[in-house]
Amino acid sequence: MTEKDKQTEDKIFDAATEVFIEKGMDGARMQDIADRAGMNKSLLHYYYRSKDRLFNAVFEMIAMKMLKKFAPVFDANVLFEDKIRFFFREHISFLQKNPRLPAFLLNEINRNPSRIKQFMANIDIESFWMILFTQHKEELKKYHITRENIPQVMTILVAITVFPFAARGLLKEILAKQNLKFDDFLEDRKTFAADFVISALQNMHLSTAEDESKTKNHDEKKRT
Amino acid sequence: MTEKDKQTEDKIFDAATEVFIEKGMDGARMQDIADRAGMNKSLLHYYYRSKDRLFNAVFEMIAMKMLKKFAPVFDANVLFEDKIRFFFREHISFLQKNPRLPAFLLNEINRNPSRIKQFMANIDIESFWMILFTQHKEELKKYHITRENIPQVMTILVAITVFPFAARGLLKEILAKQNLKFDDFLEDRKTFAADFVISALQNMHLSTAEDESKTKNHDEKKRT
DNA sequence: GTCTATAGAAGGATAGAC
DNA sequence: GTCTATCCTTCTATAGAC
Repeated sequence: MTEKDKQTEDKIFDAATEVFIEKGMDGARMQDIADRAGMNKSLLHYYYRSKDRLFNAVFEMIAMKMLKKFAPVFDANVLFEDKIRFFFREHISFLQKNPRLPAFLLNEINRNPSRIKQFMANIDIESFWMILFTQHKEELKKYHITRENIPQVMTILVAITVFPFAARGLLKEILAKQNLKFDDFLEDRKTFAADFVISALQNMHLSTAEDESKTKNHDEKKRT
Repeated sequence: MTEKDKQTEDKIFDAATEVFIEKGMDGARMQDIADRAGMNKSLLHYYYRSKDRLFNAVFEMIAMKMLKKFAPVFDANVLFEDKIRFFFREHISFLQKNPRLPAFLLNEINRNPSRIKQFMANIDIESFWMILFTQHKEELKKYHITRENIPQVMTILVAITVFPFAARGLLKEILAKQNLKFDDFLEDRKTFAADFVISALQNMHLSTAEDESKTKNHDEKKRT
């Protein structure tokens, strides 16, 4: 009965997803997964052969889920600035529903870099840049976004949304000391982050130009 | 011989630090640590009683090391803007020398939040804000930094420096596809990040005011 | 203080009955 | 396809000799 097969296999997969996210590959126990799925340990091996294969299945699903959440942001035919607002709103909302994904992924990637290597092999970053540059040629010029600094900019965008989740335990603690709630912080962040980034991009030329003349006792500029 | 004691204990501690950072608490093996320290496994227990205690010693040292790197940034008596530049330069330089610390700390904090709770118990965030607000009263007003948004701003600063290291494995892979080197990326980031943040802070009022009038088809504003 | 030897428990994996 | 029983390895931890 393929029907029943699928049911059991899915139950295992779901339970494994929960346990792996919670404890990581090294911390997770096959027994924990079996318990959570409400079945015998040996069934996990029957369906997935080994802990490693089961983990890989879970990891790949989660990595794909995250990746897919990034893509549609840059599909819609709207102003670049609106895309930025859209990105922060949608991505933080997604992570609010899946708060442990960032920490899980980052940890497992660092623990075993080869996993991400084979995953990234299928992903075409270059064409992503190309689409962006053709769709928003004029706007990107206005914002001083170039082929050279786009990794810096993109890494800032992702860092701003992902880091609070990766550092969730720590940040919660710090906020609590100020009588602030993590969830309120995130709600604020959806608009604050967008305003912050747009402001930076719109005025970076001002900042650096202004800086040159304004700071006299400022000898930290790059000496070439 | 207390001299010899200290020597052995330190050797264990150093080896444990390396192994724990590399493999994490769950992935690390006492045998690995003993091997790296060049001694017998039972000596680890003689000096540290258990794996858990050994890990706690290492964790606390590393957490303290990170924390201490944040503090002096806000000590010097210079312009707030220069502090931001100083922060990015110094902090990224520190992490270049210790690239695995962020991932290690973030992972272990999420894996066992109680650890950071007891660590944070001794840290006085409130007085840190107070010092900042008295030292830079006028500047903070100019930059529109308030008691309300300072967690947002600080989290952006830290995210920008820490995230690339937490996501090192992934970022290296992405950069490699563009024929870019992680280390060059970091060198650029020291100044780029500072320019970016200063630009954002200087002009956030512009961005949001401008935004109101400029975007007509922009119905995503917070509806209250 | 350092080593050898080993206890004791836990975990991944498989064989075999149903 | 699912369960019980068990193998085999690995790991933390300790006992005891030197």
